[in-house]
Amino acid sequence: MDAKGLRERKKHETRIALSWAAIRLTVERGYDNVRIEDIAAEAGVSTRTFSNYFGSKGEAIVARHHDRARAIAEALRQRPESEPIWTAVTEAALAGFALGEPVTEGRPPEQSWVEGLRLMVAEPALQGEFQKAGAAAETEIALVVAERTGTDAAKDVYPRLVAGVVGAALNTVTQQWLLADRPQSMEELLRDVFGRLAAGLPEPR
Amino acid sequence: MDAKGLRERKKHETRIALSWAAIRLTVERGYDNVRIEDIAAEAGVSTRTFSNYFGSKGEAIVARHHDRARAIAEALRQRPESEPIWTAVTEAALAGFALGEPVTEGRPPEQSWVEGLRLMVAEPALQGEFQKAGAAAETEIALVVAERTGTDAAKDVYPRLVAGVVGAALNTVTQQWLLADRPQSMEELLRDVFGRLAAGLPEPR
DNA sequence: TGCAACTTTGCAGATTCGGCAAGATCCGCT
DNA sequence: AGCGGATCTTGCCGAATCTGCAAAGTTGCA
Repeated sequence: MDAKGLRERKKHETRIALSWAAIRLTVERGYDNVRIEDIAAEAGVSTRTFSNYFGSKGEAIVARHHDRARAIAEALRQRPESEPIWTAVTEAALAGFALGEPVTEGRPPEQSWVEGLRLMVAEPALQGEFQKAGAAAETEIALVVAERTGTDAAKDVYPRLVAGVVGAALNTVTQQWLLADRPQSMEELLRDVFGRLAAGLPEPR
Repeated sequence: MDAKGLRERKKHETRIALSWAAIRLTVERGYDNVRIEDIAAEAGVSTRTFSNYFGSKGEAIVARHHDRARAIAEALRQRPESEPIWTAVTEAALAGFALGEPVTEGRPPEQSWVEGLRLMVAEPALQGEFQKAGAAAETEIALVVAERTGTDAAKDVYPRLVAGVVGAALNTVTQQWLLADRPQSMEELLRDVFGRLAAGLPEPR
């Protein structure tokens, strides 16, 4: 994973530091009260370097979300071919979320933090950014699904449709997890949601 | 629909003109060869006025897409309660797309135009914007679905999940329609996709 | 150790964003 | 008609962002 030289490691660390600083400051102060200058300072680099890593504030904030989404795509690629598609997707998502946020590492999230997170994801300027990150992952998921099912991601509707639906499901799960009054288990949520999808989303009784 | 005064009509017209100019120029020259100044000039207003209508170039370009998505949500609201959810959604989508782009009004789209469109939707800077527009519509769709099924869009997963899936389906259909070698009927595409969803997205044989 | 490749950084120019206040236009009511 | 208030447009301006470019500092490898 990190077998490469010092150079790459440092680069990766800078990227994480920048993204992390961007998130933390945004959660604390709110989106428009954070300038790129602040983020760069927090990560100990110049503003110009920030631009070398991310094209915008939003990109930096969403970077971790982006990485996780791609991790899920990668996890899906590793699932055995014989597995039914929905099982594979569910397990891959579980694996992706299991990586855990560096925030959540250890103690449960604090009230004020969750509050800030909610504000952050509600920020209109970031909505598009989150979606874009999801879209990038969907492209990869579509490729994997195409492989598994012997379809063509460029021509057949199926793989892209599945990928899009998976993305929507992940969004919904994340949203629910964040908005629920009482914290729910991610696993429970994922199994519930993908179960419904596999059943054709019947109307709840 | 347009019963309101001259003021509102003009405002609406300006909005359309700006969005339309933004799209046309982008298709012709490419995204970064269009400045807000150009768009404003094309629509006959000042750059400052542009900012009063849209927060960014991307927003202006996506505005029509945005309107159509909301039209679908509105159409869904009008469908009879007794109708099965997937039937209602399919019909609503059909109605929304039937409005037709002002481009397509009349003659079939020209080759160069479609080509430009493809480039435009492929523009990374716009991806997020399109998705954001879709997300806004999804929120409305979730509300309608919640009403129909007696669920709570704020607490239950179901309505948001359905809305997200519908959004994904519309994206996929649009994509397919735009990318297909030979133009396919929108109706055919929509019925195919929603049919698969209702069946739980079984793997194609 | 020494050179090639890569990264960071400061700087400058182009562009965008948003507040503010003046002027123009429209709406509703008398 | 005519008037007052509400709304829209616009120019001006400063803050912030984005990018290319070249110099300076690091790292990888023979």
